[in-house]
Amino acid sequence: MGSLTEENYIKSIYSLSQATGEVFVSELARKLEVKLPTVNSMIKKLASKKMVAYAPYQGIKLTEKGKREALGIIRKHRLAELFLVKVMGLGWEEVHDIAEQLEHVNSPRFYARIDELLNYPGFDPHGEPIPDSNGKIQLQKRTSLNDLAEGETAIITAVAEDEKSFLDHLNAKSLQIGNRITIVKKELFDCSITLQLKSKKEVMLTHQVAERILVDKLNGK
Amino acid sequence: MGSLTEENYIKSIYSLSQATGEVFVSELARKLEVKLPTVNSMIKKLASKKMVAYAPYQGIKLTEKGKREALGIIRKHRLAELFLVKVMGLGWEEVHDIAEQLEHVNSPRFYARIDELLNYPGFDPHGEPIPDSNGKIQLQKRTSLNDLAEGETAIITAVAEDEKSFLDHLNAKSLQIGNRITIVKKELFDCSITLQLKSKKEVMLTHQVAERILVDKLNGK
DNA sequence: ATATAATGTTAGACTAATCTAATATATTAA
DNA sequence: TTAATATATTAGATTAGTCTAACATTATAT
Ligand SMILES: [Mn+2]
Ligand SMILES: [Mn+2]
Ligand SMILES: [Mn+2]
Ligand SMILES: [Mn+2]
Repeated sequence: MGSLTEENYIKSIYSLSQATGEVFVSELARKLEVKLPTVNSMIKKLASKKMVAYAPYQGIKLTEKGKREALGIIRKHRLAELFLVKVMGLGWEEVHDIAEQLEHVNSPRFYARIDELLNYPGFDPHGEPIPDSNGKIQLQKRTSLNDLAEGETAIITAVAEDEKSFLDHLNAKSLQIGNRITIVKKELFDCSITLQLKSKKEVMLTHQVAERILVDKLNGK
Repeated sequence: MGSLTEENYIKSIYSLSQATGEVFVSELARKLEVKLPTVNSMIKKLASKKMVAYAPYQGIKLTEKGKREALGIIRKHRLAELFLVKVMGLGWEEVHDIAEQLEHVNSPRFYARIDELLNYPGFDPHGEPIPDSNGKIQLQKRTSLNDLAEGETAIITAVAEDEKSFLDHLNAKSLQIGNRITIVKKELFDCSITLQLKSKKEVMLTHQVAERILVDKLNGK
């Protein structure tokens, strides 16, 4: 286990690499809100610790060791979030910032107990998979709400964004993980989408919001 | 709120000052396991932040501001310990080290929720008082088990030591907070003490152990 | 009252994590 | 293919927190 700072770098490299496999110094600097030379020197350190593979002007890649470390931190983050919601009764919109701190707590006992109390959960309150103690994660299809056609029905399975303002927005629209929704209308002009909830209530979402809502199609399959 | 390091200094100054009011640089260095000059420079910083009052070669004294800060950290530590025992089902001997980390979590919401779930508790699993959100602590008499005479009966109300090895020892002797005990014998030679538990079982304790067990006399009053 | 011991301070160095300014490399666009 | 742009690296400085070695002050014990 490295320092808190090292852990945050590793975690960010992991999440940025999920799409592309490789991460650039500038991306990481943007994400961590530090300057390029700061990232440059930290990457050298992480490379010397064999957490990342790096050659100047090439991208950054986590080693197996680095990947294991990343998954361990992500596991703690997501277990913490679910615990905060399920056991402590906090809202899904307020747990991310607390989990950012709890993910650095070093206590196998603490996390084993959380895992046990939650009955070895597979997904966090935002629908993200929780790596098991070996770092294994359950794969899931991630279809965006925008990829549904008018008339299609689906279940909301995850959100691709942790930020409080985004989740507050979903709360205001009564959208939650597990909800069944049907596409009523897709606007050509601004790409906004209107849904119908199980309660028959209709809600309108911008493209930007719909994009971050992930669903499992029901009728299409 | 200062850094994690500053918080640990403030907390240690507070606990060392409980007896005497004033704390010496060397005491603090011993407690924090750092060298004298390290403490010296940190004290200067804390003085510049008005957390402590300090003049060279005099003792260190927390200011009101410093005291408030200390009580806030101690509150979080003790709430965390009780939460870990009562809600998460961990043993009183294993929670201190986790609380050392959780006490630095910055989230009023997290701690307000713990407080609420525990129904605004006054004491932690080791019998230490939990400061309320204004820093107010319930006073308690702290009579050592060694101060009882043969034949006297008392309730164990607290332990003056958080360390796992000590609490493991008490677990092995079936001693817990709330237990009613009676002094059966006090040895003159080695100052050891023999108690009888409610179960009629007798247990022998060394002076060193008995000293750290705090009780509330029943018959004497 | 002075020597000795205990305690505290200063000076200077080191590591981790950050920054700015200057420079280098790679990509893209004329 | 050269110029412009984007991206990355190096050099050198800064702050927090720590250290060792040398020196200073206070307390204690002849
Ligand atoms: Mn999160
Ligand atoms: Mn999440
Ligand atoms: Mn404790
Ligand atoms: Mn305690």
